[in-house]
Amino acid sequence: MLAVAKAAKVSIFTVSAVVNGTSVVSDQRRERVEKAIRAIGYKRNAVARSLKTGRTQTIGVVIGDITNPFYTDVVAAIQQVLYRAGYGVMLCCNDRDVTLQEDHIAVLRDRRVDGLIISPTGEDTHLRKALEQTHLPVVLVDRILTGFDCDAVIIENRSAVRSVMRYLISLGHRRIGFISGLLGSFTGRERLAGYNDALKEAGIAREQGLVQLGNFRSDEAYEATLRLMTAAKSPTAIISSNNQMVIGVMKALNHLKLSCPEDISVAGFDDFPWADAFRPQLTTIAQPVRAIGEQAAHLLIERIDGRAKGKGRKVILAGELKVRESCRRVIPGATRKSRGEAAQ
Amino acid sequence: MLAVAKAAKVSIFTVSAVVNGTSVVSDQRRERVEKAIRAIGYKRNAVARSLKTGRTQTIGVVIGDITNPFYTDVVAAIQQVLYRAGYGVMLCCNDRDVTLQEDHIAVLRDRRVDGLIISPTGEDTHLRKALEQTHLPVVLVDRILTGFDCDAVIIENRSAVRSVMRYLISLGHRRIGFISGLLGSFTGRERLAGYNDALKEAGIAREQGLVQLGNFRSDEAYEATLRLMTAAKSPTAIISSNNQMVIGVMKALNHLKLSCPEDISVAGFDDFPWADAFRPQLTTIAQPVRAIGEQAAHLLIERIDGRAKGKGRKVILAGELKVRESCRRVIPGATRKSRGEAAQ
DNA sequence: CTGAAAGCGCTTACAG
DNA sequence: CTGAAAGCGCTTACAG
Repeated sequence: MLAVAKAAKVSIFTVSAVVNGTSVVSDQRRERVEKAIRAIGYKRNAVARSLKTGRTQTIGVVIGDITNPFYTDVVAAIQQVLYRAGYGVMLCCNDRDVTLQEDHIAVLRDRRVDGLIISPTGEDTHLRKALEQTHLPVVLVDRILTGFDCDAVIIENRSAVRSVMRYLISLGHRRIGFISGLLGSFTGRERLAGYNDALKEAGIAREQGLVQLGNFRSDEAYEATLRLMTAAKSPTAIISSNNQMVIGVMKALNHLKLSCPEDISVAGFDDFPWADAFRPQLTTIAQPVRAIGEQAAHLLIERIDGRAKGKGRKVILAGELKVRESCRRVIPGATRKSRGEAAQ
Repeated sequence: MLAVAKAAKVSIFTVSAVVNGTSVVSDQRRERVEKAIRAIGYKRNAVARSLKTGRTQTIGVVIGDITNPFYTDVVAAIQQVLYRAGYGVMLCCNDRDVTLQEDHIAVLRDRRVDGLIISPTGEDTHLRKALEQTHLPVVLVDRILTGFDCDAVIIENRSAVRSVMRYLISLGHRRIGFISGLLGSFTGRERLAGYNDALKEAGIAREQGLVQLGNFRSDEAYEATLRLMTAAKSPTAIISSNNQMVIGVMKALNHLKLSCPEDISVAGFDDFPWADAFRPQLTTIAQPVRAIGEQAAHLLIERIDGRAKGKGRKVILAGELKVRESCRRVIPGATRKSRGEAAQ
């Protein structure tokens, strides 16, 4: 800027005025400045600007796993809105590692991002402290944090699972296996609660063995499915608590030479582009991923702009059951079509 | 920092020294400083630091589509390496829009990122200029740029496609449909070239109608497959030039009530987690996504550190054919199993 | 081991 | 419409 000012024989103020359009500049001076800018190849320095203005025009986005279509769909929507509003995105993935998550929050805070959108991992207490220390506007995605008041956009996990459950029950299923997510997580607990709700509602007794602990990843779901399907009394249907675990379920089924939906019905949580291209076309609960991302971005921008003040706002969105072909009708009371396992 | 210095009754230099460990500080003063830091809740300001040092410790990563598992797998690997080396990542997605891509490059340059990793979209000339103007170390992923010397990591697209082609030909296929990517792109052209290479090598005549122009997206591939399979002489196998187009292929096949591999063989490019969980388990060319990302990150870091100087280094990785179950053996010369379409 | 001071490249009242 | 100058929060020779 100084160099430009000298070359154009104007003050540094004038250069700033033409670069940013913050002040009226006479045509001749403007032209001199523009020529100097081209000649020198001057490019504004956003770092210096940030130091002065106290704003970086960047938002920190913290997610569990960039490899999971749920997150990437949400992030895509977030970025679109944010970019249009003049923000950049620093993306941090923590692989559901709590320590890494806190690292990232600290780094983002040091870098003076203008706000945080986070889909949190792990226990509330720790995270709450980390978030409080940033003194940054934050919007939570996918879950809320007890004792921490801020904007959030979540979905109705409980009723979503209830709706798949009702669907399966309406197809005659009574023994429904459930592969949970991490029960330390909000979504993990809520989804399991929805399962239990539906059982109660239908007057079906809970059965220990039918609920298998998963970790939202494919490998555990694989093992869980094996356990489920080799047990003495196996289920006629399985619900997976997220998209990645469905992979494990299907692989385990392949391994056992069980086919879906003939031998076993499967329903998932989260939709993804491949879900209705291959077989079986997966019946699943689609989360409104675009809306989640857009809302999160809007909430944050309004906070930063000061258009929104006071108490945290909660946006609660609904999942949508996509009935495809991975669940079949079954005669209530019948056990799974035998495959020579009757001896068990 | 000033506040801390005053509270601890030391100079600002001393505070800097204990925060960064850049200089030895006597124990008592160190303790005074640390106490003051806690009391005040001081957090270092990375923006100010960057202005002074001229380094932001952030890398710009520019990709086409965050929704595509190929990119996300690569980005995941990039981030892991970069994070360990103390860098953050500003991720920019352009949806294969050239203008947006240039916008992003400009923004990243203004923000003074220390380097750029980009998987480029569009024509060379424009992009080359945009990149040159940044005066930043850049590493290209997925393609090279004529006339622009820099580090790059690419894969052998041509021989990769040749290997699927050989495989299909060995299964007896002679009429092989090819759904290309954008021919304006390096990978699009190379993959098509591999197809033609293999045809020539096997002494099979090229046939216009068997090559369909795609755009790397699912929708075009859907249409292309429809055209391919409703033509008078339809192929016995289809190759898709990337992962997303396979979705379109499978959907079109579903629509036509054609099943794979019984009625038609399908092979893809890019592997993804769902490819071997659902049916048909997809035969595809897996790109070494982790290696691509890791190498790209390493190349860039070495450049920034000054450990690497001079001419751009090219890392060329090989794709790997994953034979699964979506291609079947066929009697050479036979046309596709008729489905009452003989009248055509 | 420690401090005073310059300077990174901007923005922005203040004064003209 | 224009400029001189302070200051954002750091780092880092330089001097002691």
